[in-house]
Amino acid sequence: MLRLSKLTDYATVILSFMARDDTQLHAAMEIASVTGIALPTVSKILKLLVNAKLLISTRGAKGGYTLARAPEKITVAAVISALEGPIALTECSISKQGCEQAVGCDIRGNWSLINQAIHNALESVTLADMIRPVLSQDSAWKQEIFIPVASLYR
Amino acid sequence: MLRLSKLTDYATVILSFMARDDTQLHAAMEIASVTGIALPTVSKILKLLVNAKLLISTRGAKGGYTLARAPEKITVAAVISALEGPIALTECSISKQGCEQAVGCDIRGNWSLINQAIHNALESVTLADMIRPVLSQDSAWKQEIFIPVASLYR
DNA sequence: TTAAATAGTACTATAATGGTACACAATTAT
DNA sequence: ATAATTGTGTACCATTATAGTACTATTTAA
Repeated sequence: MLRLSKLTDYATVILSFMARDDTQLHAAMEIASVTGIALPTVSKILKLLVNAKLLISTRGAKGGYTLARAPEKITVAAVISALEGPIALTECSISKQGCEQAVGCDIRGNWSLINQAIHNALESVTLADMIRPVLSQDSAWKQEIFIPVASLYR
Repeated sequence: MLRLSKLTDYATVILSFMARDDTQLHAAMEIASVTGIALPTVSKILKLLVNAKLLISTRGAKGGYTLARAPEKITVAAVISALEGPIALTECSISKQGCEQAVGCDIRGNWSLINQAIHNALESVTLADMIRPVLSQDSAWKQEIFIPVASLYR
């Protein structure tokens, strides 16, 4: 199913809430009650996002979290990486180890191209895009994004 | 990590072996010994691929498996779907259920666009592409494939 | 009729995931 | 100062998914 973990899903929900609401600081508890996600889980996610430099935390009373940069500067790829580590479909694409199949390893190069393509797709979507209303068919400035899956030369 | 299951990985190895070798019929045991994947596991995968109509099986002595169509006609997307079900990053993109977050559900439409983009990327790569040697920089007929992530209008 | 092969079902061990709890650190307000 | 509030870090547990195995039934060629 090419699954994304629930935590990652939650993360996008949390981040888009924060992107939508200007109030600079959001406490974990506030986020939990707004999104309906359990507080401990929210905290866990927020911590990961801070580590990944996507959020900035302020401790103490009146503390909370803010976006580290403008929503336009936060990509979906970055969010996924923050929660799940490097984006790659196959083990081989990360560690050069373990690629010990008798045949088949000639495929790896091509997998990495596919990975790249997907990464680009994810890189090209930002938080700002996510919080836009869905697809107005007004295509004045509809502009394709080029993903070179094409390096797989067909 | 946007993980693909090992079985799916194995499946691509198996399929590309079959695509590379013309011998029409391949017994499960042959495939197992060539690829180094345990026989029961190979069988399991082959069965799934047959169900998905990617392979044709012949039973009885001298039986075995063949590709159901030319390698050019078998997409990576189809392989993934066969092993893991529909390609979708979030639960919501499949079942319309369970999308009960207080906020955040306005994102779903945009997720489905991303899903679509990735699906297209996967759809555009075939078995024939996978078994090609990796990336000759000869770009004579290098030809980009357009993926409308752009519907996310930036 | 027998041997060789796939088909199907059920089962088990391991690992990943999601979620929780609790002690600690920092900051603000009183 | 002290208490209240809020984030940090670590450790833990339950559930689920995954990978792999075993066994039996079915089909077909020789």
